[in-house]
Amino acid sequence: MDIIRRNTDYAFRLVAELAKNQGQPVSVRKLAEDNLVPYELARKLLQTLGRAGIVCSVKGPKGGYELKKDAGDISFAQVIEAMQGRVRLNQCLLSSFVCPMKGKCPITSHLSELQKVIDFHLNDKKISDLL
Amino acid sequence: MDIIRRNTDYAFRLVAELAKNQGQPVSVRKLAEDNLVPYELARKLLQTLGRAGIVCSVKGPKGGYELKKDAGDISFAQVIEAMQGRVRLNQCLLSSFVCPMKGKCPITSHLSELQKVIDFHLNDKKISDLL
DNA sequence: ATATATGAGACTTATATTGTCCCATAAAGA
DNA sequence: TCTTTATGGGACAATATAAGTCTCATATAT
Repeated sequence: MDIIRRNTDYAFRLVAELAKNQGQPVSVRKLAEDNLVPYELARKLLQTLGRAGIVCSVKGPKGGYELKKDAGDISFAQVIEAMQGRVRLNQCLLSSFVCPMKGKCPITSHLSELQKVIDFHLNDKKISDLL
Repeated sequence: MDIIRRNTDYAFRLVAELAKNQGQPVSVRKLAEDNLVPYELARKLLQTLGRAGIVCSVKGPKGGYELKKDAGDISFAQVIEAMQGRVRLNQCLLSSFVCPMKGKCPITSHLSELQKVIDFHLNDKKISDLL
């Protein structure tokens, strides 16, 4: 199993393509074809990215999608979070989940450092780095 | 979704418990009860850990499981790999998978550094750190 | 012998992920 | 204004993965 899921990978391709075409909307059909993403799925993924404030759409002929902000202001973490939620080592590290092993769990405390490293790295990388 | 899956978490609990009881086998029944792991599942998980060379078993009454090597020689990475395979950011980073986007994939090369950090961290942590 | 353990594989169930379909809405252009 | 080309969005279907259970076999202490 991959940490970055297939749909998230698709999303990166789509966002990277939009970054290359800043200023002009690109239709889902073209985005999908050029990046080997099933068309109907690409539509859904872009809608999800839209709700996350990463892309926006222009309707009608000559419409399509474009980035909503500068590629330098979109981190890997933002794209990942929009598509699949935050990357976390385990449930105990990042949510209000109350673990039945609380207090005698051997591992969670030993994972928090790695969790921080992952977060830092994903927040640090920007879509502009892909250009 | 968690990077470390539930069964892997269970495995850590079981292995940590065995580390506390070095020298004397502990039965699956006790391991399962004390660590909130379903009994039949615990049996399967321990068998998997056995195949990976992390634990070994003693059959018959007074039998059970014990660590096959020193807790200091068992890394988090080994336990994780035994249970769910290697932790990887995406398919392209750690396998012979031939990606259809090869050559124009925007992201894989930007993830390899983080992959290395994760690998280092998980290899560095040992079961003995849990005691 | 018997009771208590593990070995191993088939099987079922649960859950998550991926992908498709359909109908509605918006806008450009003839 | 009608038609075509777009996206909005929800329901649904298909697939894959993970978790958990069951059954029977084998080993060993007493």
